[in-house]
Amino acid sequence: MDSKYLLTKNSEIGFNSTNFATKRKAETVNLDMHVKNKFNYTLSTSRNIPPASKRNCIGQQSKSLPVFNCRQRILKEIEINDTVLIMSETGSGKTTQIPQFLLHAGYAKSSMICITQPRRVAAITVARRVAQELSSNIGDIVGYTVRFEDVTTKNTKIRYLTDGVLLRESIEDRLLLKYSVIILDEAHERTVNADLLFGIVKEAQKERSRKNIPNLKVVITSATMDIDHFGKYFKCKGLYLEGRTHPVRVMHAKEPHDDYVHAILVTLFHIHRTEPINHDVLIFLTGQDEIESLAQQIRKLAKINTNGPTNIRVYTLYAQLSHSMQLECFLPGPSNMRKVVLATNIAETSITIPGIRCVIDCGFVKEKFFNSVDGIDILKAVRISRAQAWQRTGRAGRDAPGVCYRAYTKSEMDSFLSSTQPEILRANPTSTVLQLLAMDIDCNNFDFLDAPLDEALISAYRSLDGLGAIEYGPISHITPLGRLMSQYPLDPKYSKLLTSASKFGCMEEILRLVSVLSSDNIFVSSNDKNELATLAHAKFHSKHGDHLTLLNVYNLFIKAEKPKVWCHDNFLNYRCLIYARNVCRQLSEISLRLGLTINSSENIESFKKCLLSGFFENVAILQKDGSYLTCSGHLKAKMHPSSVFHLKYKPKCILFTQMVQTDSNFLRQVTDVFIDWAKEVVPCLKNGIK
DNA sequence: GAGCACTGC
Repeated sequence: MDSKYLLTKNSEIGFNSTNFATKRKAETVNLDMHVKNKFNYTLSTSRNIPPASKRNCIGQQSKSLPVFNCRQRILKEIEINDTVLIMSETGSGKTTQIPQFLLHAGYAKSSMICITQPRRVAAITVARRVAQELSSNIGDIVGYTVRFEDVTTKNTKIRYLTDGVLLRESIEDRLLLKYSVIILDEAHERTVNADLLFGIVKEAQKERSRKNIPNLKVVITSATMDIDHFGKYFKCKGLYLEGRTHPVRVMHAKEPHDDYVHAILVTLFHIHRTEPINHDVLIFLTGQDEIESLAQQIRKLAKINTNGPTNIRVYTLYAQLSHSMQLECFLPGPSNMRKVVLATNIAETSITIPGIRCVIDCGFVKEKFFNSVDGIDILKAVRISRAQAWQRTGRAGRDAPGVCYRAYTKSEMDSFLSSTQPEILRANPTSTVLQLLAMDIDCNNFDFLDAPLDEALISAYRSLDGLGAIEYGPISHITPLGRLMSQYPLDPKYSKLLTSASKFGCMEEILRLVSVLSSDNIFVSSNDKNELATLAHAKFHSKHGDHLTLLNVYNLFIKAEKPKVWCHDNFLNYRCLIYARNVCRQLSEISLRLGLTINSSENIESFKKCLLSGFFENVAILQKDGSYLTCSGHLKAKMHPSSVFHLKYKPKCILFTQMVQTDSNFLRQVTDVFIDWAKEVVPCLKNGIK
């Protein structure tokens, strides 16, 4: 490690390496075939992983946290330097304690200390905890602000917020004058919002010192990855904080194999035979389908493998799952049963399940990439990074020493990227470009930690120019329309719909539609009741397409007397619809503030024309073979199976709001339109569409 | 002929 980093304790952690071969007595012929040599594991490494905090008295606990020993050092560094980098493992207590150190050291006398978090739940729960530690009510000295919820008062000195909220604030106040200290927590997660904030706080520091405004202290906290990168960017020193750790034994597959699902199944039953029954297992997989199908296989095999009642209880965990189903894996099960949780990477950071002593990691994750050539998003399963592999491993050592089985070899892992590619390098940058221009910053001059790719930026500038949000040139300018659009927390295409809806007389309808489109899939599909669900959903279908279908659902939802029951009966996701309702309120408020008229109309033609005003690039024509060809990119695509048009009448010309690429291109959320309307709504298109 | 990882404003 570079000597410029001050280490409180040597960060080198001992690695053991011993050969390990699984010895199992196969209980079924099925499994035996594969046990012979293919899925043997070698013990690769062992390292300390932090435990969950012990549930003792809060005061005592704070003092036993590793961060407490470094209090003086941290305060000294912040006093001397404007920017301080703190690397730390989980469990150090930095998120709860550092703001309190700063408060007691007098940093919040005239302005606030703020701490950003990548996730809402984290911001809320940490704020509550710190309020409790300071024996104050939440919203008093300690408060939080997340979307739809502001729990702060004029007394608030420590404010927890999501990075998205701080970014929105910075558009209005680039110098961030409310704050004396800004702590950007979990910087290693590299969300787009955090990446933008890095540049914005740097700029605010410079401007404040130039204007003789009291300086802004910035604290960046991160896991140990990429610390050199951060150090160079912020031109500052790093401080190392130790975490509190339990050792986790790590086992690698001895040989690579193609079918990791099967390897995982074999490994699980090996664990089941050899590990104490109270050691619960967490399995990382890539998606809902994979999880549900493996869950069924495990249940089946568990029955075959035991004579009496089965002693494995399988739980599934992914974001689309209803809240009550998600909570099930938290409930303590019977003592003679092993809990097996099959999860996506939601269990990597967002959700911590107690009692997990074994982790099985498939080594893959689904990630979204923006293809700037075709202007589409691609979702594909890719290898995880080494940092991610360790994060998954750590989930076995939260409570006690654990074990992690990796369904990939040591040398396979050596070829993984060291850390996950920052989102800003993968995501569609259109919204980022507009946000920065709203702050009069051109992307080409912004001090990015990692700048988005040129071709992605060019595609974004072109797209914004097409929407009328900017005037694209050697120096691009934001237009008055672009300024209006930047006020909405939406993808610019959706903002465009809202800024043009009043003219088409259907603002209310567009507000509702955009709100539903902003939330996740509202239609619930379950394996066992799929036919019932399809039947229930058919009631909402509009012959015009998916957009009016979604609007039908939303309109009936807000009229329902018992919305929760209504959603359940109609196989709709209550959580998503409530979220949509909140978004709708927020968007309506913004629209009124911008002076837009909220009118309403049942004229379907103007509704569709309005859709075209934002999505004129997303038009596709039916081909002889039943597929579609997009007008702008000439890409071949199929109707997505979730569309009301799937397997039914196929309109000649359609507008789609999303194209996803998996095995082939799929058009999601489709509406029947006339090609001539596009030219009428967007005059400059004359030559763009045949 | 058959599909949607996870966040966030």
